[in-house]
Amino acid sequence: MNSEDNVKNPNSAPLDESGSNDFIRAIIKEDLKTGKHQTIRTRFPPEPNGYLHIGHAKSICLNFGLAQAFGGLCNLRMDDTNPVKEDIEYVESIQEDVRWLGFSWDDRLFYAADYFDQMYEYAEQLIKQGQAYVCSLSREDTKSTRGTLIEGGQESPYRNRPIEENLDLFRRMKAGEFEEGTHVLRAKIDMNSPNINMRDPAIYRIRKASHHRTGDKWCIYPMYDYAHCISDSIEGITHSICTLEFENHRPLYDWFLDQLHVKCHAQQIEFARLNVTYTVMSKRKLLFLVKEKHVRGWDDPRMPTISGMRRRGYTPQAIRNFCAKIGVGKAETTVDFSLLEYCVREDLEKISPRVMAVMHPLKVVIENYPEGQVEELDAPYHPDDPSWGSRKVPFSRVIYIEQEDFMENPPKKFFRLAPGREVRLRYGYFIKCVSVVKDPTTGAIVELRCTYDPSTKGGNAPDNRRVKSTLHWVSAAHAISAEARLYNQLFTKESPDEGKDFLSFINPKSLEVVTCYIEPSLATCKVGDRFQFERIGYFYVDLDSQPNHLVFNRTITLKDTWAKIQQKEQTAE
RNA sequence: UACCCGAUAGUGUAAUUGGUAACACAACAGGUUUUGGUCCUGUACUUCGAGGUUCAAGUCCUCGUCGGGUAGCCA
Repeated sequence: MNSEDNVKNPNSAPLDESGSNDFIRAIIKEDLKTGKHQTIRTRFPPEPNGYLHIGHAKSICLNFGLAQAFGGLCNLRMDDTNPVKEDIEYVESIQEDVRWLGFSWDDRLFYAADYFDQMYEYAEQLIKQGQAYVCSLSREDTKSTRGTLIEGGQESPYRNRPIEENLDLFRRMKAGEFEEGTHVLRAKIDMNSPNINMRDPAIYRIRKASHHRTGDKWCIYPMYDYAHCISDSIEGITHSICTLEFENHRPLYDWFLDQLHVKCHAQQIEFARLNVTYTVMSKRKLLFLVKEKHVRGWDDPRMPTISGMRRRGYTPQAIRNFCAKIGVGKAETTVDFSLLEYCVREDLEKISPRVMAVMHPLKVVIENYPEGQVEELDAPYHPDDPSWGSRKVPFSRVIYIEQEDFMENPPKKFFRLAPGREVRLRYGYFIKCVSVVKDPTTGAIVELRCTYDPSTKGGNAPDNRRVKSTLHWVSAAHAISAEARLYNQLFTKESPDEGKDFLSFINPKSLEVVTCYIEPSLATCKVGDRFQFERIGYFYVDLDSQPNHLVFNRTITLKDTWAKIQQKEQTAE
């Protein structure tokens, strides 16, 4: 749309300012431009039969984002037409997750179940129009007469039942006179259609199950294809956005609404669902991981669920940025997990105060530091922004550093501490390693003996001599011990969905629990706080934390150039 | 073997709708740095194939190739 159009039509909906220009936005822009719609209405319609995951986040950001961008509205709708699979637990978690992601449906929380009366009326209308009939074939016979992908089906012997008989039977289905599986209401379309969805699909089936919302009012429940288009129509949806597997269902979506002569008939638009490397996305597989206790629950930080990512410490902003970056298309694709990681780091980098903690402690005794002496060193919360303020960090004779920051026989590219080498302690002093203490039986390094240079307090040498690295540390006498949960990929294979047994690709090292030492300033931190532990990663205070037992989830590591160098050297050998 | 859909750097997505193929991530190289972080600079790598229309094709047409979806009384 050019500026001239804006001048001509100053009251048109605001233009999309998200910067993206995918095929769905193109359709909407065109619809607004041609006047097909004055405003748009979308909806996010999950079935409450599981927890939302990152793939749903894509759909949420799309539907709510579109509404925002074009000045329309987006509804939240529970697509709850199958009581045997659905549960109130999921209804609640879905709302929590959408809200947390940063989207608001105001008073527009809807349930397909709330439209059951209208749907029933419409069904009688179809029967009266001669476009639906009660079929009394068994499940098996229905299947065997449907035909195959390459051959048409056969018409049901019940297909030409008189309208009055259909009406009577359907009403008695509703009244609960028949057992499950004995009858079904079918649309009368075309048993020879090349599109199997059009071969007299079921509209209503008998389910003597109580529904989380309508209780025992109904014993017949509408099928998805029938319920979804009607729900959209009732809510005034203009663009009904769904995933690719519903493409073949679109003719049926349109057929129902055409036969029912409804006023509102949305355009169904399909987009490719999200896949991400090193994870699985199907609700069935996620449910399996939970049920078989491969993870601790739906909100286990290793899960790609929204609740899992939340608990891990991902931010809503990071997930929204990710969804904006991956775009929308019709090609089935798999996004690199590293893009998600990038978005998480990008946001966390901006909002996390820096503090110090040691995951795998190595004791260091500073021989020339006076016994009993303690200094409070000033340490800023952000290296480049003084407005974040600072805190005091105690320094004393015995400290802990990270085990991997010392090597007895360092390779050329190792810049950290080694025998005879001098390094800087962050915001502290320069120290030099003078000897290594080993366990006499195992030979393991248990302690380092170092000396410090008192003139380097704060981290600078008066003679301007340089060190090759800066280490994080905590004072042994002042550190608080805490639990750290170090997460890695749940799967070792880039595409765990490939092949039959995705469980065989579960990463046995997806969680490492350690007792770490954190600086004393962290004593007062609260559940939900975020920090960058310098040189390690971003951490999130888990809800398992107790006053005397803090638990930190490692949200994500910092980018680790050294690890990359090591890997390269190893593979080169 | 029926119908539907898709294919642009390694990955994902753009290209004023027929007019110089680009952005982000990843990779690689360098610079800055009291985080091997951040930040900055640079390098390498792209239109599935064959025809056709056109002054001009990633874009339009034809035929292929490859990939995905579809035979629930699931959604």
